[in-house]
Amino acid sequence: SAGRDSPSACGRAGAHAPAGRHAVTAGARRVLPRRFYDRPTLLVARQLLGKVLVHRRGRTVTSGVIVEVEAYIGESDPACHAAPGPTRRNRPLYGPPGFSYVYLNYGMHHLVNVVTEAEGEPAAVLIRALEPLDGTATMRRRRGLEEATVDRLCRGPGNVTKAMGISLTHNETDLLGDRLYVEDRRIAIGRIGWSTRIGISVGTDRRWRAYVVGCSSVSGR
DNA sequence: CGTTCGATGCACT
DNA sequence: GTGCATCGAACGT
Repeated sequence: SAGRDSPSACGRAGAHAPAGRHAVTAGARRVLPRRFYDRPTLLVARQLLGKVLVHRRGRTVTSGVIVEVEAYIGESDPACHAAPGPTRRNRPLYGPPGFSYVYLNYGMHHLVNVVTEAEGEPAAVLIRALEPLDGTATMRRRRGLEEATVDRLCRGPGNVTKAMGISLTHNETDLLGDRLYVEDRRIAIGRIGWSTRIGISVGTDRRWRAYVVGCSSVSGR
């Protein structure tokens, strides 16, 4: 049984954290420090699995365990938005670590990244899937999925932002603030797998997608 | 099961 | 004007 101090996501059978429990308790909030992001991107990507992404809008809190990510690293990575060099859109990638990079994709989906590595080194980790924790009722309303199972709410990067209420207004947000951040928690997760990144036509030689094996919240079967 | 395809906005060349 | 770090419905086996 998963107690309050030993939550688990996609780990062992029957060890799911109860929905609706408050992930943020007054005075006990621990946010990942700047130095967490100021490291090699693949390491950050790997260690983000099992951490908790939180968005607060007024008193409405939505959160979920990160279970799938992708790394985009430098101008030499053809799939990274920094590949053409600095532009208006990719400016956050060149900024300091621990900030968000949100952009509009295919004209209708917002995708959220966390910027990594030192300022001037363009790199980020895309959040592709969460196992919902708090605010699942809010997520259902935002997704328009009142009947669906919880593991569908934040499956896929476009669905993550829709369920979490993240949009372009969250671009270049300091993740060490109190609006959008990643909690420094150690949620028990299953084995970690690595694969090529999804939905790109270049840079497919790099296996820079990390995910929790067997987790039903992970996209792209 | 599988694959295809339309929606939809805008940064970039 | 072109091309997306997508999603889900609609088709074909």
